[in-house]
Amino acid sequence: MITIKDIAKAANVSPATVSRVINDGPKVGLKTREHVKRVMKNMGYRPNINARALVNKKSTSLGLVLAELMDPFFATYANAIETVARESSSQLLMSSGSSNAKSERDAIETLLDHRVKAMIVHSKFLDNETLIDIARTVPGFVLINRYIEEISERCVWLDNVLGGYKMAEHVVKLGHRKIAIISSDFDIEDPRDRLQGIRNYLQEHNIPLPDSHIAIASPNQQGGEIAMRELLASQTEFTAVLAYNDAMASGVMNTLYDHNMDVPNDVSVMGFDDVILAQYCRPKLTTMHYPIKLMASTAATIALDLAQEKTPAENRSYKFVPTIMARHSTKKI
Amino acid sequence: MITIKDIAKAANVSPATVSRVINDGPKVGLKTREHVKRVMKNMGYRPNINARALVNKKSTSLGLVLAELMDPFFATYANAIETVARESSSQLLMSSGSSNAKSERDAIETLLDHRVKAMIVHSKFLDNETLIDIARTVPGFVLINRYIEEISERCVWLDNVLGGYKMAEHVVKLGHRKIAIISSDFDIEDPRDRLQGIRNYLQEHNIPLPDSHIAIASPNQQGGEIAMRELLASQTEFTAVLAYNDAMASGVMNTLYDHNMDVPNDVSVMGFDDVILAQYCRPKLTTMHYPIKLMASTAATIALDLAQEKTPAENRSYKFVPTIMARHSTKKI
DNA sequence: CACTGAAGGTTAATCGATTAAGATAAGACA
DNA sequence: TGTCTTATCTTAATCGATTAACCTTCAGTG
Repeated sequence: MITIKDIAKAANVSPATVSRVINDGPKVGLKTREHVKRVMKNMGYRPNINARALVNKKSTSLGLVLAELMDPFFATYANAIETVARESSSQLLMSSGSSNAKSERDAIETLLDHRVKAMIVHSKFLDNETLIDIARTVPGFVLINRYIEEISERCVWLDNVLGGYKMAEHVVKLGHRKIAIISSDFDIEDPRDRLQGIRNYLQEHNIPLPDSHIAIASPNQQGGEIAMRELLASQTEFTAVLAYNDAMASGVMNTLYDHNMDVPNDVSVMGFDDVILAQYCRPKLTTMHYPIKLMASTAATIALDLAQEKTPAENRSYKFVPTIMARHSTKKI
Repeated sequence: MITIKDIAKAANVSPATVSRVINDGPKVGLKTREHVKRVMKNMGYRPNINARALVNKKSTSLGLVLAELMDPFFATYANAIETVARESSSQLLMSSGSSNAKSERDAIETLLDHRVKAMIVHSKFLDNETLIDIARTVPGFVLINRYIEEISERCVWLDNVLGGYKMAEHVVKLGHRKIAIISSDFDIEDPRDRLQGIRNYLQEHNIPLPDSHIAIASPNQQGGEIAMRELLASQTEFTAVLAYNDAMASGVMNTLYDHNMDVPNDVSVMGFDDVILAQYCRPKLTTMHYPIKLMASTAATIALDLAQEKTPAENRSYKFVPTIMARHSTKKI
């Protein structure tokens, strides 16, 4: 491997000068600069990233902690963040598969070990204090899908309450009054928030939502099937089903078909997230569009900015709102 | 940050000794070893990865180059590889989004800059020579989804010809004789190989496959819809459709429904890959199971082994074969 | 008792960059 | 002409680990 000294020797200057040329530093004359550049190109010089990171106490890579890469939802995140990273020529250091507080912590610590210059974290298990602590020591620390007031300027999150509200609004405006809910048994805030939003809207419009109309299961297709079967078994009456996410909605539709009910003619079904699956369903799923890409690139950009010590916009918060993506699984009653 | 010198001072030994304790090196007595370990734990020491990588000329991370993270196919890869990486406590350095020879090359070079200890690459654009060259300089270099004879012991690949063969066999054994093919317009070997496999089987059994029965489009759902519409428009007769992948198969089914044809009663449809989508389709898709997870962890393991200079099993090749995943989109005629 | 050799440590060089501090030369100005 | 700037470079210290080479002990041996 060719080092900065080799270049220095070949160009008849000192290593310091070469370093300054590389980093567009001062104290180098135009001729020398050009000359050194030429030599570097000729010899195919590539700086040793580790040596650099050592003296700068900071690597050039961007850390990412996600729950589950196989989930298309997170894959979209990773993809968008990778794009921003590449544009700013930083590499992505990834840690997926965090499924509890310990593994989340480990993932973050490893990234700290690597002295990543910025870090985007999806954390559902660590408590606020821990995260606030980390934020204090890592300038480029950003949270996605979570809001913590004390570090609001580092949070990129979705208004799930509003999402639930809009879902309810959509089906109610289509004339539905008997509404069933399929929620997630995952113990995080999202399902609670969405449900709260739904409740808010229905209450405002005096539409009842008895507990018997709410079924809970794991947030995947199978969960959707199971939950729907429960509702049918208890002879619950409904003309619209609001599912926690698209996968569950897809399961709901399967079960409805199996019971000879047509979507959307007999029952309207709504999902949430608008992952690619929503377009692959039949009928194509009406769902809440989750602006994942936008949020991801926002997060990456903020993280990179913060890392450069650009003081964060005071008290700014990066709240995003979901929008209705009307397709073919909902219909006027 | 706490360094090895701090530990040395606190433990009343030299940095060299501390280093030996960290790396389980020789020349340290049991008492000293335990003592130093205790001090390290107490002070919460974490080694500086960059300093390490600098002197060892090798980082502890594992590089991964993929085409497209949003594709569930690749997401599965990334996920499985990340799992193996974590088990061997190496971090994943990712580069996705390579869509041509230059970006592939760039991605690889960046990983080289980071001195990754091993590297798993999905490359469809770089030519054999380039890849062989890289393999020569990087011990832990492994290719997935590609076979190059000269470096066969670093290739983890799927027998696509056999895959096509088995697809044809499956529908023919179900009684189908009029078979249509939906292939991909992507200029890589996979579609050619699969088609060749299909041809081989049909020829062996004297079943004709006129060109008019082959439609080509982009390898996604929309492509499947378009290709299927073409076949229908030209009044091609068929009772079974073999699609290049699951996404195309899903598109095929959509178009068939739109034309009031039932799957599998009127037409049998087969996909390839067995991505999660295949289970979300309705009817659930009969497809060729691509052992992605297995292949990914194999690749990661080999890469890590090779990186440790374990001499590769001579002439060993890591060929995998796809298997039939019979679900509900195919039926006896 | 002097000598050998292993066991257990230490010292100091090294990896490849960055950068503060010092050196030199060229031009400006009185 | 002598002095002061300024611009341009060089020297050498530094980041935090690893490791070859060297230095002590001390038990064992003839």
